[in-house]
Amino acid sequence: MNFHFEVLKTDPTGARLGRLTTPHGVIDTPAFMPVGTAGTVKGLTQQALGELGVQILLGNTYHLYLRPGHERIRALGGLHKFMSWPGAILTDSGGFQVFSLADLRKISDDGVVFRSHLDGSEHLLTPEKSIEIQQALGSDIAMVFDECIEYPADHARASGAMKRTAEWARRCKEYARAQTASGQTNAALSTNPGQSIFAIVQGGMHADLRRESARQLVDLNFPGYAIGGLAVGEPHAISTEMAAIAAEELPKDRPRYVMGVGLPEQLPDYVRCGVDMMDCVLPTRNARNGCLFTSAGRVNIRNAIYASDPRPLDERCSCMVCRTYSRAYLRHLFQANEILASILNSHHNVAFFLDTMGKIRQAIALGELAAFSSEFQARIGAGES
RNA sequence: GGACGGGUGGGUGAGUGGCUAAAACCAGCAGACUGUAAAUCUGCCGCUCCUUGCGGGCUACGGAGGUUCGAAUCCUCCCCCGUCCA
Repeated sequence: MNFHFEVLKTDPTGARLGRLTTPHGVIDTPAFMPVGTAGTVKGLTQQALGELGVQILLGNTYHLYLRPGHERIRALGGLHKFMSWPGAILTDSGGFQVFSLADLRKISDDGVVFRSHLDGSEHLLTPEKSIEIQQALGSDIAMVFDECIEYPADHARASGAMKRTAEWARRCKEYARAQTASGQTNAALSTNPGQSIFAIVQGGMHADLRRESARQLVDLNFPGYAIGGLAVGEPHAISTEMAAIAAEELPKDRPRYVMGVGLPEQLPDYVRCGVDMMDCVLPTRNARNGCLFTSAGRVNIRNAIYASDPRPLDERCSCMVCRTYSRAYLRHLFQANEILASILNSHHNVAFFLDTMGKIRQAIALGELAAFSSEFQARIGAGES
């Protein structure tokens, strides 16, 4: 299977129903991608991910490069084989670590010098190095190395990062092209010859820069485009505004991916911007911190009111956790610091995000996305459980 | 019967004259978490009053007295607990 994207339906809101084909399977879009930074979606086995219907998940260049090392993963046949995951994988480039490890790095036009968060050692990540690592990992979709900036960032700063991101995107694409043309066998370069590379729109919260960024990247002709640098502290309305502006500039026949979003109630908003893919650590991280997403809003399972509550976590959820366990039990596990708390909470939260995306797809198919969104968001926003 | 050691807020446990409503940790209560340096982080955690403030009052370091301007801290007696010796 080679990379292929097909828009099956576009509804009046701009939302798209689609189908993304990768070397490791077909992905129904709009899709939610659980984050598995270090070769694991924390708290969930690959078998569980499969049973939950996960079609694509994320891995991280920076983390896997540091540990266990991309050459080791290459030698073991690539990330799919290494982690025994038959589905699709998208790898982030390390660009987000430019943002999240701000205290541990130095940026130049060449690339970024990181001090490892594991042992303090220095490492240079460049666009070329990032692609080299992602080729070794053999993800189905690699991301260009980008500069993700903080919020707020003034026009000059956002512009600088946007230009650097465009230049780095060009270098990523050129590196991959040169590798392919080099005559070396594919296996020596990449554990996944069918890998595609997506570019990343930046530009901070400045509409003109978002448009300019998108146009620059479209000129470079990538098979898919991400919109990055969102959900970094700005109001949600600004976030969707930026996503919509960028999406307008992107080709209709290529997948659009908003990186790092979002809350369940925010997902329909991005979809209505014409976004096809999203990822977020919220379901797994919050699960480990006792914050559970339900059809009636967020539940902090630590709260004393659940101590004797025999009801399932979410009466409208049909996941294994909600079919099997009570709130009282989930609270007990969390309070007792039991490993199973993280496992069950993660299972439910990921199931809830996937289920939400499934409902969104169904609503698009039925032409009812607007109605679904307002009902869904009102119910979740009520926060009653 | 004797010799030591010890009794501190829900727990463990610092503190040996004022900066102490009393460290720290745990437990408890609540909040946060958006391309994962996160099974993490933050706040509260004696009672009470109000014009909610680096605010007032009360109670508190086994018990009762005492010394002192001032005591969880020093003295006396008593009550418990532990170890050892008879």
